[in-house]
Amino acid sequence: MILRAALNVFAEAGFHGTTTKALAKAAGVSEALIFRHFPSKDKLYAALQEACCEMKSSDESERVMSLEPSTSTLVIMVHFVIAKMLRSSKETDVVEHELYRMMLNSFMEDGQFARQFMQHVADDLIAKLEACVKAAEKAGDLVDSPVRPNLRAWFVEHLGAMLMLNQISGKPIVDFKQPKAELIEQATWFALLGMGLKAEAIRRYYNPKALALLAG
Amino acid sequence: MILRAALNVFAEAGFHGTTTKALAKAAGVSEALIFRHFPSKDKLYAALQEACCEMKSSDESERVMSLEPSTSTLVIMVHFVIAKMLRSSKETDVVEHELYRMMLNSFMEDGQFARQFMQHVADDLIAKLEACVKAAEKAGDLVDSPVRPNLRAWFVEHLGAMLMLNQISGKPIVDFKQPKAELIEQATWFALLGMGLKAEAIRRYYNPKALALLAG
DNA sequence: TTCATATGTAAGTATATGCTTACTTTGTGT
DNA sequence: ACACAAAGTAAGCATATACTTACATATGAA
Repeated sequence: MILRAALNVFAEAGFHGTTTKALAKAAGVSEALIFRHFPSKDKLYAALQEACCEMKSSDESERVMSLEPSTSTLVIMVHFVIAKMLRSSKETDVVEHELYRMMLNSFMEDGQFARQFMQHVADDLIAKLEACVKAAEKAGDLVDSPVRPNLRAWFVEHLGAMLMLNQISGKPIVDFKQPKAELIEQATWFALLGMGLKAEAIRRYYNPKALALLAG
Repeated sequence: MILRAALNVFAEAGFHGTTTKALAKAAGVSEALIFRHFPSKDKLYAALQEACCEMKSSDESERVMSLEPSTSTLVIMVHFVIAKMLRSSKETDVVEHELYRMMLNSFMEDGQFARQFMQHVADDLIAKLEACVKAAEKAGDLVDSPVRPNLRAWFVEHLGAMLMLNQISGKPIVDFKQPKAELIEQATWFALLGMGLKAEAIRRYYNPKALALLAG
């Protein structure tokens, strides 16, 4: 499919860095065919972005999202979000990696695509995290913090996103000099503390090794 | 100066989105003159990146960086970092805004420029934040957390960076539905908690309104 | 003055790029 | 078998783009 190949090229080189010739070559077709399917390069790009918004989330995500809101779920989800972002690379999941690059491209443009895409994240992940924060609060696992629950969720997502961006170019921008598994664990700790979870509760609920196996 | 004008254009449109004609127009000179000063568009871009790396930090930064490491300094610095990133926009400080866009562009390329630039951040800001974490630890203001001090510092920087990226396109990607001052306050709370600062210590040391006045 | 050099430009050139045209091949219903 | 639309391409077109050339003007030292 032309769109699939276009994702490759646009994600790698951005809109202006991509030639219609490159698109044709990547798709294994002639340039003319591309213009038979799409009226222009711009429209193809727009169609690609739209297609990206339709994409389904993984089974793993679905499983995590189906858990009941609770302190334990909060811990699992935060670990999951961070691990997903930090493990993302061209090798682990090409499409996801390309999606992230499309997002980054959108940041440099008008942000429209990123905004639309993040709407899904807000509706699913953030809403769920927010519910978990409230559940944890009821369970008495949180310290007193003035930060709104949905902002706590966004801040975790933001941290994960930046950790991902840090390595999106292939070679990390900042080298944390830490094995990836430990980085995930430390970032998760930071995020959970930031959300207001008591250290004692984190120690009680957070078992990174078990979660790593579960996600395997 | 040609480089100053080039920063404008490259930051806005990226390398491939920028034509030599646009560079000439922005600098108010002929295209030919640009090629008299720089052998090629690539070299001009490289020269620009190098010039960006030489740029001095603001007075405000210097003042904050000169404080003694302590819990109080930690609080001030974290607020300062977040506020600086969140307040950054084309209106508040054009050059800084353009620098951020150059960084973001680098993320999409090989990351070389971003890596070099972040080296400064690591040597100054992160080192100082790390020292503050250790001072706060000695003062008994931290809860027990397994996260390495320099990672705590980087995570704060990352959160701030992502909050900035969220609005780099002009219109925010995620709308937090919160006045900017409150957002800064809430993000600072999150960051300080994430670093392991006790809620009680934050309440003791953190006075966002005073800090906002101080920063002007 | 005069020569040399720095600073600048108008008008190109060769190539790349987005897109079109005119044509061929392939599959499908009757 | 035949008509006919869908799927595909080679070759080309107009323009944009990175870069050059050949020339003009200002500045300053001898």
